[in-house]
Parts: sequence; structure tokens; C-alpha cells
Amino acid sequence: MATIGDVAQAAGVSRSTASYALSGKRAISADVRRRVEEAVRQLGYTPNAGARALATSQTMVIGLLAQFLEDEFAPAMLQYMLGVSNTARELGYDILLVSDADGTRALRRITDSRMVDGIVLLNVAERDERLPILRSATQPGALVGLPADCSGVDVFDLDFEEAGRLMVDHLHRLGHREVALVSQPEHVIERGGAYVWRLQNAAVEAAKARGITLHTVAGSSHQPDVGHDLNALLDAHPGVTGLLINNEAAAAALPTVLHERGLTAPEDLSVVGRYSDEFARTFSLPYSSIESAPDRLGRMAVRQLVRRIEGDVAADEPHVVRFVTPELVDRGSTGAPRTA
Amino acid sequence: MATIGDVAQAAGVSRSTASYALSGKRAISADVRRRVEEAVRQLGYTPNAGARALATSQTMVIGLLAQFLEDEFAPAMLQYMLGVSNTARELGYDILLVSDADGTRALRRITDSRMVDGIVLLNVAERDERLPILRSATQPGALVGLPADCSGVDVFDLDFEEAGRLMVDHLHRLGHREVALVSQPEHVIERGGAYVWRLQNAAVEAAKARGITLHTVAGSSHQPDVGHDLNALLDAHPGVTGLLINNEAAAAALPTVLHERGLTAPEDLSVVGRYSDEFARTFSLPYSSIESAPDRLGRMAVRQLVRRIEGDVAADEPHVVRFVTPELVDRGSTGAPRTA
DNA sequence: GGTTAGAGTCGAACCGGTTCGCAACGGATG
DNA sequence: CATCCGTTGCGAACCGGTTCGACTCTAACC
Repeated sequence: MATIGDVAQAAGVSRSTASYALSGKRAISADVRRRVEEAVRQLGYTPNAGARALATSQTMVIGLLAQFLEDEFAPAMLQYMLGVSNTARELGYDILLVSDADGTRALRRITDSRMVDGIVLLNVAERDERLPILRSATQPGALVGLPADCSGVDVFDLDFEEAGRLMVDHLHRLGHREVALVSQPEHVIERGGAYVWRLQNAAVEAAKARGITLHTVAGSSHQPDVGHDLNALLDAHPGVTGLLINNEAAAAALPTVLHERGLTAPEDLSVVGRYSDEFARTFSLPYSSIESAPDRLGRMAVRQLVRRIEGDVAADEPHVVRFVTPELVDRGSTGAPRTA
Repeated sequence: MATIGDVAQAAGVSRSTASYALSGKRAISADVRRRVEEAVRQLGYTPNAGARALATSQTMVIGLLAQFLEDEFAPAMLQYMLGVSNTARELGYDILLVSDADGTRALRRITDSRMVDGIVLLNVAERDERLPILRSATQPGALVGLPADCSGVDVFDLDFEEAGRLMVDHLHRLGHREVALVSQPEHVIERGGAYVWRLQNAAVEAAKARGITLHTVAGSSHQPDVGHDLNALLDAHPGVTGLLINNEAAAAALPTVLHERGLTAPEDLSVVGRYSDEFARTFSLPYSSIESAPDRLGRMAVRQLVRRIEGDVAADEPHVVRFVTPELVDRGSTGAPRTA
């Protein structure tokens, strides 16, 4: 492979001149610049990433830590990853993908060895073990998901409280008085998936304020268990006229369950989910849903991260905690309750 | 951050001695080794990846090129990615994820700049534009998917011909005489997704040899279109007693379609798919299927790639083209045809 | 007792970029 | 004509590792 020395020689200038001609950081005569560029083309020169990283202490790589946990619905994760990856590329960065089960060790490895200029953490838990390590790293970090302690990092998440209220209010306004919320399995909550109870608590509050009955159940994250959970729920509470689904697997399983029970939405049952539009299209889910906007969150996280990396933001500028306002995408699965 | 110079100074030795003490590439007295290791611990030293890459011309990073194409079922891709990522990590490599729409430019960028020691290409097309670039790169490459020209790279894929025969034979043996095969959309084939017609052609041949009727149709890769495709198929060929599904989206849509038509498998219709067990569990698909083994293919590709990177294989050792023998996972969705 | 082998350490060079300080040059200015 | 300044290019140092050759010292061998 050609080095910048080869380019310099071919252009008849020194290495430093060649470097300046390419970076434009000092004035270079038009003639020399042309000769250097010609040499680059001739030799097919591409800078060596390692050497450049060593000299500039910038790798132009962002670390992406994605956890694929046992009881989580993997396809949902993919969309966050793509949002991050595509945005990073637009801004000139590559992605180092870390899917290690042991996220803490992996995080320490890639930050200490300076393989990356910054870190994006996905699927952040209430008390995430990776967070202390990220704070002690010299690279900035951006999170998708809300931890208990947001200090030292930029945080982006859906406003799950508002989502919970929105779901309840929507059905209340249509006249529903007894509804049920299907959440994630206990495991997810115990592990620290705070978003589950953030939505749930807000929904419970809103239901109380509106004076309507809200049953909450944990749904499995896997088929076919989650189908059984849904059936059990409908058996136990025959008075329920509305369903709130904060669980991708449950949403994916619902069409079959309803069909088997001979129910249709919104005639027999109103349904509101919480998942992305992309998800809805992939699985052809006909339910109105709160848009979870994974690509948008990934994009916001990377944008802010790159601002910090490139010093566009003062080092002492406070870190942001930004919530995306949930929006209800109407797919016609809600209506007035069936009059008993 | 501490450098190896700091470590050497703290241990009272030269930089080279510190380096040898850590790498073990030369004999070092037990005393010195202990002092160096102590200094490493004390200072929290981690080698700088860029510097090491520059010195050794090894980055310990593998480039993973995944294409997310418009009319493809994204969740299926995720499993290949995880197979590759996890295996790479086990072997000490990190993954540079490239999801660029423009795979050719991205590939050139990461190989020329020596960011990676090797490349894994997913979703390889019959005439893949990325291949010439990969061949001209100095790093070795491994493919998941079979191109027309396999020279210069190691290739791993499911034996789709055998899969096609297996599906047909299985139903033939049970007594079926009129079956239908649902493939991918035209786009996928035109773009070069060779595996679609590899399976299809073999199925057609096998059907002819067995003297049974085989209808082939292209199914959409998105909901709800693919549901319509399935319904149209069943309407057009009421005599069909068996269904072969080489299309993830179609498989995911089938339970609903069958339910709506009041059909059950295997009583009314025998069904054989082609997807991974993980996929079946995620979507609770109750159909017997040819295991597509994405994690296994990813694993094989990385294993061989690392062997080449590390020179465990002679440079002139011929490249391999290895097919995974398809296996039918029996989920009880096939049986003797309904006697008309 | 001299030679030799091997163990253990160091200094210096190298990987391929970037960047700082300096100097040569030419034109404008007083 | 001397001075000053901006433009343009060069040489050298540096980033943080690895590795080669040479040197010293000790133990073993003939």
C-alpha cells in the first residue's frame, strides 16, 4: 500500500507538504496541490487509519453497545442499531458493534484501548453496570434509555410516562371504563427495564384520575407463552373493552389470539400498542400505536455524541436528558366500547 | 492514559523490556516480569489500539458488511449478524459494522485504510458488486451466500438445492401430489438473490422426477401484501395439499391466513418452511421447517476467516466453498394429504 | 582456563501519519 | 535600498507501540 511518503515523493515534495496539501490546514500553492492530488490518484493512496488515529488521537469510530438479553424481543433492537449506524455514517463515523454478553468488560476494553471516540449505549437499565465505567472513560457517551443517574452522559428516551397517560386518555375519551395493560415479563423489570413501570405507573395514575378500572398484567416476551397470557387475561376480565400493549411480542401475538376468540378490533375490543411504525409494517399489525421512534432516538443520540466528540459543545455544558414526545398513530383499532 | 513508557519507568526497565515482559516473546526474568505486571495494574495500563495496529499491522477487527435492502425481511438478517459478532469476539476480534447502502464504497474505505484484518460479507448476490473490490483487497474475505464466481474468497451457504429436494421429497413421501412453493419477490431474484431460484429449480426438478405437480409463486416480502399473495395462491389452486415456504414474511403471515380460511395444518394442509429455529420460536411458527442455521453459517465464516488472517492456512491453500446440509425440523405440520 | 551457549536487558529503528518551528522567497512599503 | 510581511515549503519531532541487533553476565563444557 502507498504511504504518504510515496505520494510526497511522486509529487516531488516533502511528507509534511503532502499532508498539508491534503488536509488544507496550511496554504499550499495550486500547482503543488494539483501534483499531490494527481499522485494520490495515481498510487491509489488511502491514509492508514491506525497511523492517523495515533497521530490525531481520533479514530472516527463510535462504539455501539447492544445487549441481546434472553427475554427480550430481538427484532425491536435492530431498528435502534440501524438508526445509530446510519446516522454515524452520515457524520463520517464508523460503528464498532459490541454485542458481548458481558457489556462492562467490553466497554472497558474499547474505551481504554482508544478504539473509539465515543460510545452509544442501547437498552439502558435503571441501574446499568456499564454506566460507572462509561463515566470514568475519557470518551463521551450517549444513552438510549433512562437510568436512575444521568450524570456525565447525554440521555435520550421516549417519554414513557406521557405514553402511558396518552394511551389511557385516548380510550377514556372514547368511553371505555375497564381496560387492561399488558407489560413486559417480570424479568425485564427486575433487570432494570425502567421504561416498563414508567409507562405502567403513569397509566395507573391516569386511570385513577379518570375513574376507570385498569388491570395490569405481565406478558411473556416469547411465543407461544405470551399468547396464553393474553387469553388468560381476556378470560379473567370479561368486562375489559380496551387493551394497552407495551410488549412487542404480545402485539405480534395478538392478531392470532383475537382471531381464535372470534374478536375483531375495534368492534369487540379497542387496542393501542407501543411500537414503531416500521415494526407495525413488518408484522402487519393493524393496531393504533404509540410510535416508539427507535431510529429517531438513535439519530438524536449520535448527533449529540458527535457534537461532544468534535468539541462543538463546551466541555462544561450540562448534559442533556431529552424525551421524545410520544405520538399516537391511528390505525383504526379503537372506537367506542361495545355496549354490554 | 498510561503508555508503555510509563509502565517501563515505574518498573525501572526499558520500554522494550516492558513490551517483551507483556508479550512473552522473549525470555524475561521472573522478577522483572512481576514488577512490570505490578506497574500495569498500578497505572491501569491498556495498550493503545492505534499504535499497536500501526506497529503490527493487525487491528484485531473484522469488518461485517450487512445490507438492509428495501424488500427484505430485516429480522432474519439480525441472526447472521449475531452469529458473526459472537464468534468473532470469542476469537479475540471486534466487529466493525457497515450497514451502508453503498456497500462498495464502504468496503473500499475500510480495507484501504486498514481498519480491519478481514471481511465478512452477508447477503451475497449472484453477481455481487462488492466482490471485485474484496478480491483486490489485501485482507481475506469470507462470504455467507453463494455468488457466481467464488474465486479468492471462502464461501459458506446452506445447500439450497438439497433443501428444495428435501421439501418436495418429504411431502411426496407422505402422499402429496399437488403442492405449491412460495418464493421471494421478483426483486430479490433480479437483484441476484441466487438462493431463491437455487431452491426453486431443485424443487421443480424433484417434483418432475417424482411426477407431482408443483406450482411456484413469488410472495411479497412485506405484510400485508404477502397475505394477499397466499390467499390468491390458495384460491387459484384448490387442489393443493402441501405448501413450501421459502420466504420469511410469508411464513410469519401464514398462521393468520390459514386461520381466516378455517384451515389447520396438517389436517387440511401440510406446510414446510425454510427458516431458523430461532425465527420459529420468536414468531411461534408451528410449521416443520428446513433449518437455515444463520448462526452456524456466521460462525463458520468467521472461523475460516480468522484462520486465514492468522496464517494458519497456507496462502496458496485453495479457498473453500462449503454447503451446510439442510435438516428438516419436524414440528408436526405435515401429514398425509386430505383425501379429496 | 578459555570458549561457548543461552538468558536477560537495552537502545534504536520503524510503522505512517500530523504538526510545530523555521527559513527562503518575493513583493510591497517607507 | 533596507525592512517587513505573507506565502510556501521543509525538516524534525511526536503519537505509542513492536522488534531487531548488540551487549553483558553467568553457567556449562571441553
